[in-house]
Amino acid sequence: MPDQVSNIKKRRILDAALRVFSDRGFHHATVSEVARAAHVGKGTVYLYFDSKEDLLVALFDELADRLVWVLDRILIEGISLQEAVQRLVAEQIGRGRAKAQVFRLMVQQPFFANLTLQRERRVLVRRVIERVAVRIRDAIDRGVLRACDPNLCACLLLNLAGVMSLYETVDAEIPLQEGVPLAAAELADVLWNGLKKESEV
Amino acid sequence: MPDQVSNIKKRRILDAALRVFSDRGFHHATVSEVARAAHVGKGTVYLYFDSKEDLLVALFDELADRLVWVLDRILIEGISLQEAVQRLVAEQIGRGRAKAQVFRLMVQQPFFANLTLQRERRVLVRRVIERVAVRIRDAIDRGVLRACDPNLCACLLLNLAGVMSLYETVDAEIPLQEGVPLAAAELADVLWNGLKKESEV
Amino acid sequence: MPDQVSNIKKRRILDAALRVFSDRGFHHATVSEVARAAHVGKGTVYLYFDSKEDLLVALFDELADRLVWVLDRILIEGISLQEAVQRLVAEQIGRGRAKAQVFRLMVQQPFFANLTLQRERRVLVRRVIERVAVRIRDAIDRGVLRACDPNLCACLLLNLAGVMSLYETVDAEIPLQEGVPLAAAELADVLWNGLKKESEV
Amino acid sequence: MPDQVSNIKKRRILDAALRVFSDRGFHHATVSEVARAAHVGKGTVYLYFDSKEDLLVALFDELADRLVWVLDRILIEGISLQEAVQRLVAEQIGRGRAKAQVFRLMVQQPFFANLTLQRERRVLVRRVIERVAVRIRDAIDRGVLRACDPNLCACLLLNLAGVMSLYETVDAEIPLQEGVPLAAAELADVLWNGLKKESEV
DNA sequence: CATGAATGAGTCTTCATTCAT
DNA sequence: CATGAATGAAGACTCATTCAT
Repeated sequence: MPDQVSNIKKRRILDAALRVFSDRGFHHATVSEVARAAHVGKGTVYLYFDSKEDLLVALFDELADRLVWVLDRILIEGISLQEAVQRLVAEQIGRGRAKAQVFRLMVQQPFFANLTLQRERRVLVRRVIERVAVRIRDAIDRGVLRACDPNLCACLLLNLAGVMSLYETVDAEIPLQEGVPLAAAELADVLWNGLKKESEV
Repeated sequence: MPDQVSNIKKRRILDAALRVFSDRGFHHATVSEVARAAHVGKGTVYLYFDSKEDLLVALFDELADRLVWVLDRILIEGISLQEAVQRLVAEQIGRGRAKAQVFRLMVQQPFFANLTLQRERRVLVRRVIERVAVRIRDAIDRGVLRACDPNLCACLLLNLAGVMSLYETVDAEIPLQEGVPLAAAELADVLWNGLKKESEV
Repeated sequence: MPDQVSNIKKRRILDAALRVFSDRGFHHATVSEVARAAHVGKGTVYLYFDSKEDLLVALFDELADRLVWVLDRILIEGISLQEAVQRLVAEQIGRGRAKAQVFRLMVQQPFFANLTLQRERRVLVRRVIERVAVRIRDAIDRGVLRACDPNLCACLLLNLAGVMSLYETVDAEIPLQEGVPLAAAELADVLWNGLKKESEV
Repeated sequence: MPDQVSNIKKRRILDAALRVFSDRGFHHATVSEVARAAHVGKGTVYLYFDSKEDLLVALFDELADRLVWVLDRILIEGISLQEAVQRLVAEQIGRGRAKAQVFRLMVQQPFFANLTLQRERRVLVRRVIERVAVRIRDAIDRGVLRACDPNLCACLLLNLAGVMSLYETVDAEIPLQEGVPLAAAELADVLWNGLKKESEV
C-alpha cells in the first residue's frame, strides 16, 4: 500500500474533501463545507494545506500514488495483460463514486490559478500516464499489443472515470453497486479488444 | 448544416466565448474577458445571454446540434461504420483546439449553479448519446458490432475530447496540426477494433 | 386648469411613468418599463426628459402645479376653510392610487443623485407648502385657526398621501373606491378639529 | 428596554447603517459606505446580514420593537392619553435625525426586491399600527376620543417622521436641537385636539 | 423625430485566506 | 495546535444613457 497520511485530522480533511468536491464539483464546493464535513475548523484546513487548490492536488497525489502502486503490483504479480486492463479500469471506477469523481477531476481539470500547482498536477498525471505507457510499449514490443502511440492509449485507459461520469448523465440511477462492475468489465473488454493484436484472436 | 446563430454580435460573442473558455477554463474566464475578446461591451453579452452559465450552455447547444447533424449525415450517406467512427472522433477533436476543449466541457461539466441549466445540459448531452447509441444498437442487431451496452459505448465514443485533453498533459507540443489527425485515426482504430464483432476479423 | 403638457408622446410618457413608478417604486422601476407602458421607444423618453430623475421631477412639477391651482381656486371661490381642508385632502388621495403614490414620492423622496434636481424638487415642494402656509397664517390672524407654526401644519396637511400609503400596509384591500372617500373625510375632519380654534367648538 | 443586539460588531453595523441610510437615502447608500462607517470590512456586513435590504429590515425591526416597548410602558405607567400622544410623537422625531429618517423609511418604503423581506416589513409595521390602534379603540369606547377609524388614525400618528422630513424641505436649518421639541409638542397638540372628543374641551 | 441595440460605470455579493485568541 | 470571526479582492450582473440608423 502506498503511504497514507497518518495525521488523523489531515486524513479527515482529505476524506471530507474527496466527498465534498465529488458531490458539488470543485468550484462550487467551499472550504467551509469541507471543514464542516471533516468536523474541523475552517482554519485547520489551512494548517495542513496551503490553499483550496493545494488540497485538490493533495487528493490527486494520493490517487496517483495509489494507481502507481496498483500498476506496480500488477507487474510484480505477473498478471495477464487482459486482467491488468480490468484492474486499471476497476481502480478508476470501482472504488466508490466519490473516488471516481475525483479521479475524473484529476484527469479533467487542467486549469489552476496557481501555476505551480498546475505544473505539479501535470507532473503527477504524467507520471501515471508514463507508468501505463511503459507497459503498453513493452507489450507492443513483445507482440501482444498492436502498434499504437503508447501515451495516447494510456490516456484512453485513464479516462474511464470520465466515461462513467458521462454515463451517469444518461441515467442517474444506473451506476449503482451492480451497474459499475458490469460497466467496468464491459469497458475493459472493449478496450482490450481494441488494443490487442488482431492475430491473437 | 445546423442552424447557425445569424446575429453578428451574438455570433462574435459565442466564438469569443469558445476561445476564452477553452484557453482559461470556464471558471477562470470572466465575462469581461469574453466581451473584450468579442470586441463588444460587457453589457452586450447579457443582451444575448442570461448569464455566464447560459452562454456556456449555448455553446454546448451549438456543438450538440452540429454533432447530431454530422451523425445524421453519416446515416444518409451510407458510410461504413468504421469510417463513421472516424468521423465521430474527428468531429470531436479535429475542429480546432478550442472546439475540442468546449466539447470536453460539455461532457465533463456536470455542475451548474442554475439547476435549470444543469438539466438543460443533461437533456442535450443525452440527446447526443442516444443518437449514437441508436446506431450502435442497430449495428449490434445487424451483427456488425459485438454485444455491448450501447449507451456506455456511446459515452466511450463521446469522451475523446477528454482523452486528447489528457494527452496534452503529457506533451503540450504534440497535438498540433499534424498530431491531431494521427491521434484521431489511432483512437478511431482502437475503438473500432474494440467494438466490432471479433469474427469479422 | 394648470397647463397640461400638450405633446401627445410626452403626455403618454408622463402618464406611464405615473403608473409604473407608483406600481413598482421609483427605484425598482426601469426606464424600459416606462417606455413600454407608454408604447414608445426607450430613446424617446430621453427625447423629452433628460434623465429618469428628471422624469420624476416633471411628475412632481405637474402635481405641484395642479395642487397650487386647486389652492388658488379655493381662495377665489371663497370656500370655508373646513371645506378647503377637505379638498386638499381629497386632492392628495382621491385622484386615483397612482397619483396618490407619486404625490407620496414628491413629499417623501428627498434624495437625488443629481443635486440640481434635488434642489428643484425642494423649491417646488416649498412653493406648495408656502401656498398652504400662507392660508394658515391668514386664518390664524383672522382668529379662525389656533396659533401654530404654519409651515409645520402645512406639512402635516400635505403628508396625507403617506398616511394612506401606510394605511394600505394594514389591509391592502381597504383603500378601494369606497374606502378612500371615507378615509379622506375622516382625515380632513381630524385635521380640521386639530387645527381650528378651540373656542369655535 | 427591548432586547438590544449585543454583538459589538453587529451593533456597530446597525448604528452605521442608521446614519448612512439616513444621510444618503437607502438606495443611494452603498454597502461599502456602511462598512466604512462602521469601521468593519465589507464582508463583515454580510456576516451578520443576508443582504442590504435585510440590514434595512433589521433596523426597522429594532425601531418597531422600541416603539412597541414605549407604547407598552405608557400603558403600564397609566399616563394620560394626551401625554401618550406626545411621547409617541417624541419617539418618532425626538431620537435624533438619523433615527427619524429611518423611522420614515420604515413607514414609507413599501417596495423590496426580496418579497420575503417585503412581507416581513409589512408584518412588523402592522404590529406597530395595531398596537396603537388598540389604544385608540379603547379610548373611543371609554368616550375619551371621538369616533374614528382606529387604524387610520394610528397611521396618522405614525407618519410624523414623514412630516418632519417634509418640514426640513422648507428650511433645512430649522429642525435642529431646539426646533424638534417645539415641533413635536405642536404636532402632538394638533393631533390630540383633532382626535379628542369635542365635548371634552 | 423615433428607436432600440450597445455600452460600461457602479454595486452587491461571495468566499478563499488570514490571524488574534 | 485549533478555531472561526473578519476581511477585501474579484467578478457577475443591472440599467441609465447614448447614438447610429
